[in-house]
Amino acid sequence: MKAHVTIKDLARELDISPSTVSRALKDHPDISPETKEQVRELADRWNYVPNLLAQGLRKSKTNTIGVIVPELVHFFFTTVISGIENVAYARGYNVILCQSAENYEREVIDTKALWNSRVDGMIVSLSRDTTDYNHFQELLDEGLPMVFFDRVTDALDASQVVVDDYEGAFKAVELLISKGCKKIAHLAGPESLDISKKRAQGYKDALSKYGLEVNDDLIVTCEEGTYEEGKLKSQLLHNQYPDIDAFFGVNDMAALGSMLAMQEKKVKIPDEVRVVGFSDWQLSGLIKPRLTSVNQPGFEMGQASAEILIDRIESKTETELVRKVIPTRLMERETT
Amino acid sequence: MKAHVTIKDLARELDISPSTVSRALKDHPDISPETKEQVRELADRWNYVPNLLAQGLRKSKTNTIGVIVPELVHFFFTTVISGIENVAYARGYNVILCQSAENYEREVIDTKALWNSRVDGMIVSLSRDTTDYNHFQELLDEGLPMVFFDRVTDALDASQVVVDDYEGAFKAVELLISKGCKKIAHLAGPESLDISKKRAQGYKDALSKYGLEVNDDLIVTCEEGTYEEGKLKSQLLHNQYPDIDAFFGVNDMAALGSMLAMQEKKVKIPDEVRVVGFSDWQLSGLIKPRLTSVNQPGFEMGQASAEILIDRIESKTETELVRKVIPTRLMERETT
DNA sequence: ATCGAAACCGCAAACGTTTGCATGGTAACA
DNA sequence: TGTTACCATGCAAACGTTTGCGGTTTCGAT
Repeated sequence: MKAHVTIKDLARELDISPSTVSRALKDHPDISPETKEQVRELADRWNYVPNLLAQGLRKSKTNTIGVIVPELVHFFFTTVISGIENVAYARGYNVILCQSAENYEREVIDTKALWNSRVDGMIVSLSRDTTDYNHFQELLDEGLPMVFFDRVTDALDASQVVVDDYEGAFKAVELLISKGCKKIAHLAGPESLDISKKRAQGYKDALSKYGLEVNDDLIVTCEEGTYEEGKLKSQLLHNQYPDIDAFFGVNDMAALGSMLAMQEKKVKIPDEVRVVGFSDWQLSGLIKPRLTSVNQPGFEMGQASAEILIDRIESKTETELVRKVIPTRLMERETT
Repeated sequence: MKAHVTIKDLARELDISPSTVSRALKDHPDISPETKEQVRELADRWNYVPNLLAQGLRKSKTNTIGVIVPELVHFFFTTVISGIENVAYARGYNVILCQSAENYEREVIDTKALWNSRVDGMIVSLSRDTTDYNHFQELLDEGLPMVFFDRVTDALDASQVVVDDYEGAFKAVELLISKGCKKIAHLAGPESLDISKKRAQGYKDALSKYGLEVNDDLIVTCEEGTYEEGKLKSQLLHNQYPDIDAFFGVNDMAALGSMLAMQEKKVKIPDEVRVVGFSDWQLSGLIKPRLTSVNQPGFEMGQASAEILIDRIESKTETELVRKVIPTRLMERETT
């Protein structure tokens, strides 16, 4: 690692022109094998690495992809990011990361900042507050490749990487029913998110399939996604319907809230009340009793998102969108 | 958000030269107030934003800082990153992020990749495996500004942002002693890390101060940092010395391992054995009983690191190093 | 009327790469 | 020997900015 070597340096040393060096390095047919060999040898020895700024300026391409996630502190998102980085670095791209903090205005700002940084494409998971998608639509109109994952919307014509939220929820509730639960409550997510709706639908359909009544009173929305909120809502619900025998949370935080609420009320888990979460965050396996949850393979989702995005960036031809659904796995643990 | 506007576009529209536009935008004294006003108005209306690639190429500055952390999945590191982004974006810098995965080779690769991306500076927390610092030394020799946080080393002449590990550990053990604990075990961190040594020293000195014997048998090293490892080591320790009445973990994962081990042995926490961790990860407040831990203010550490780094980047003059120590706070919860 | 000096502004080169086009050379052909 | 063809290479412009230097006005002072 020494000061950066340029094409000009190589050219001067070999007494040829920079153009020839450039072409030699990219194996252009115009260049003789001998020259190519010389150039390659010296480039190697001198540790030449192309200046991305210059390259980007010339080709108006930055080899950088922008990522916007709601928050980094969630296990799920960090694993997705690892997945993204995994393929991005392998394919020669840098990643620049933004957190919207579940905030619409921040999301708009981040979007603009990435656009102004001339990223070649973006991978996004929507903030909870977002109901207007114009900031993304404008970029799509400009032809910027974009991939949405997990928190997606059908309002935008962009590629998506998701898990089958409906099926995951369905299976989770099915498990509860198979354990004999009859009165299953659902701590739902904010209605602005598609995933909330799909998980709620899976919950309802599972109940219907097994002849259980769908009672809207048993579905409460958790706006903020904290465990305190889940706890509070669970308490209220359980006060009103003491015969509830299971909680299905839209995510693990909500489910954790239910657990805490029941523990405070001295209700035994899983004997009296069973609990299932969604996402399988790291903490699921650590808390007592260990939480049953629907696993979302974040790393794979990140990999898939990056693959799709970079494919799209690099092939000007096929503009068709991809919608990739990654399977979930129900992780059965002690709360069921 | 429309296609990018350049200085040339503005110049053409106003029928002046690009140089004038450039100078007007940076309030150069050579330009008349009227011209400046016109330029600014149009730039504003047309939503001009400078092309960072061109700017970077010209000034050989990328306005990007590189960050290397061991792993993203830890609450502590994600909050540090939020802190870094907070000030970086405010001061006009992008952040590019790498995970060393606690792996020396990966760390070297990441370091080179960042260097090749021409970052203006780096913020680093060392991987657990790293004992050779040459890859960093070379960059320091090239004059690249660097700041290390948390996982630092005195072998490098670079700025540091740390918490007072020694004092944090000391206070934690002091708390245990004040609760009447006499036989306190320590799950230590890998010896390659300075923080491990400092925390262990704080532990020892606290014992000494209160007249308790320092027994090296009660100190075991946890290399991997998983809770399984902490659990195993705690079990072995407790088998050998059943009269242990407290565990002090080098981090929360180790402490959690102790808790799980004790729970399996039906040893009551905090009645028979007390536990204290270090870092105050998110999970500390969620598990049962809630874990007492030494809080490390990650966000502030991130902010401080970024401030120091950017100050250093922007002032060519003062090359002196900074060493910032952020205070810890002992979060007393149910395990004590 | 002339001069000098501000006050404003443009030219052109530079940062490191890429690429269309032109150029030199050489070998093969008539 | 002259023409053609091709191979290997170089020239120069371009991407968008910045900046040293020099050029043109304008204006007040002599």
